[in-house]
Amino acid sequence: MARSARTAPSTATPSPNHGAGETGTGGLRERKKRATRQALQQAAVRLFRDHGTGAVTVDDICAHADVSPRTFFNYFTSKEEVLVPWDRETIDNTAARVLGRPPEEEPLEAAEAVLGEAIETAMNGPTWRDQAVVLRHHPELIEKVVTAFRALEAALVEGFAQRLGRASEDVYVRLLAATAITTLRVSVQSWQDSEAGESMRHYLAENFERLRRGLRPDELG
Amino acid sequence: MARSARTAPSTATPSPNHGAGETGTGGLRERKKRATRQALQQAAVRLFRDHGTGAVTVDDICAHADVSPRTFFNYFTSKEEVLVPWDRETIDNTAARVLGRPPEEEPLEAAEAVLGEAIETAMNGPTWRDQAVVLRHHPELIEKVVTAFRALEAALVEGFAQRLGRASEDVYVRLLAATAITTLRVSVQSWQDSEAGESMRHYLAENFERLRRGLRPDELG
DNA sequence: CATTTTTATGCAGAGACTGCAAAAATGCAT
DNA sequence: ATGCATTTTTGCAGTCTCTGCATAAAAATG
Repeated sequence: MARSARTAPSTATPSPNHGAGETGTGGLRERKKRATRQALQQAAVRLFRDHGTGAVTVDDICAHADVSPRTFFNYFTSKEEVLVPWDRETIDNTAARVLGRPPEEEPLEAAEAVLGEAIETAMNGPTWRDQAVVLRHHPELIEKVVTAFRALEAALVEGFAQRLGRASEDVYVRLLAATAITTLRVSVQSWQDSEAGESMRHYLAENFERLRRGLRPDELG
Repeated sequence: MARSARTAPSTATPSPNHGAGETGTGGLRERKKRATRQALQQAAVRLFRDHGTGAVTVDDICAHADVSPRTFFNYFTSKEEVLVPWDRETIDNTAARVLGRPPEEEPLEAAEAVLGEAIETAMNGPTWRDQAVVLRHHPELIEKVVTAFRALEAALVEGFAQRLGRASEDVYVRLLAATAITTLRVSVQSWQDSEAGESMRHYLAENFERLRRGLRPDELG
């Protein structure tokens, strides 16, 4: 008798690939949930890519995924959420990963490492390529996706607050987490615009280095 | 025969206070537009503050502002946009202000100065106090407002690209602008949480100083 | 196979937002 | 003042997102 919704799946985001690609884990139920979620995501991303985003309705997505329109909202809280490249699992792990970094690491280095892992996990997802295309063709959508970044930011705050022995409301902790997430966003954006000439990690490393140097100009490219 | 909307006001955001508080500038039309906009904003912010945001409909707002519901969307593109503390005028000026800063200033200093001006202008607006209350009681709304920050960010990118003689797509320029905006957001948030114990500029200065120091811990409070 | 728990679905409805065209208000020149 | 042009307001119809609720379908369990 949990106080949560009676209708929604108990775990809207089954872990598709936490440690490795454990595709066939869990019972039938879990497998079907993963399948449904992925079907919705793939249908949505493909439709977005082909027809633009405004032109695609939730009903369209569900039709292509062979799922009831009502069910869509059991998996995603909004139409655009299908574009979020990570799930609750990843986010929940983030705080722990921050704690797990070597103690001698500077905060920015730890942040870079953790976010680097997160984004690489996302890039290994089955829909990343199309997602990237969609976001490149429809930059307005980045706004919507950024909301999801906020959840990651909160996780970072949690992790660094503990790691540094400070409160979650600590200004430095907040600034650190927010800046790190912003750096991730800028890196992803630049990487996308550059037609994948350099690796994602390259941009990430370069930008974190800029942060370490106090954002002074002309130090790097 | 401009190709723009036939229905919307030509200038949805008349400049309420560009240089000084020029309340009575322009013809009757301009004055009425300002009045309508402000009426909507005040009604909305007050209702949000008293009843929460989800409980207030656009129709409610319009009823209190004595304006047709349809008209609301001539002034704001979404229900939450009434909470944005600056108008198009401010944003358009931003790029120019970046160019206007003394040439010897470091980028971060210029950014701090420009954003400091922007936020102070916003704080002088008639609805700032209530807006702050609303955002404190309903942190979810910060998400929606952040979208507006993105417009400021774009303006910063423009300004710094020119100031530094780089392209708008330059990675450093992007990172600089994005980080500056993020710092503004964190500063505002911390300032709000602290029940106005310190001045806004204090938080802003402190956080920009942290950036200059490469976000190393323990350097400041 | 009966029971319990979880998920999928259908239905109705609230509410945000848009396009369109008529009406009202304002600006302007005579 | 009066007539004409421009801009803003409004009403209306309609689309679409998203939610609550009740029920059917599915699957885990014993």
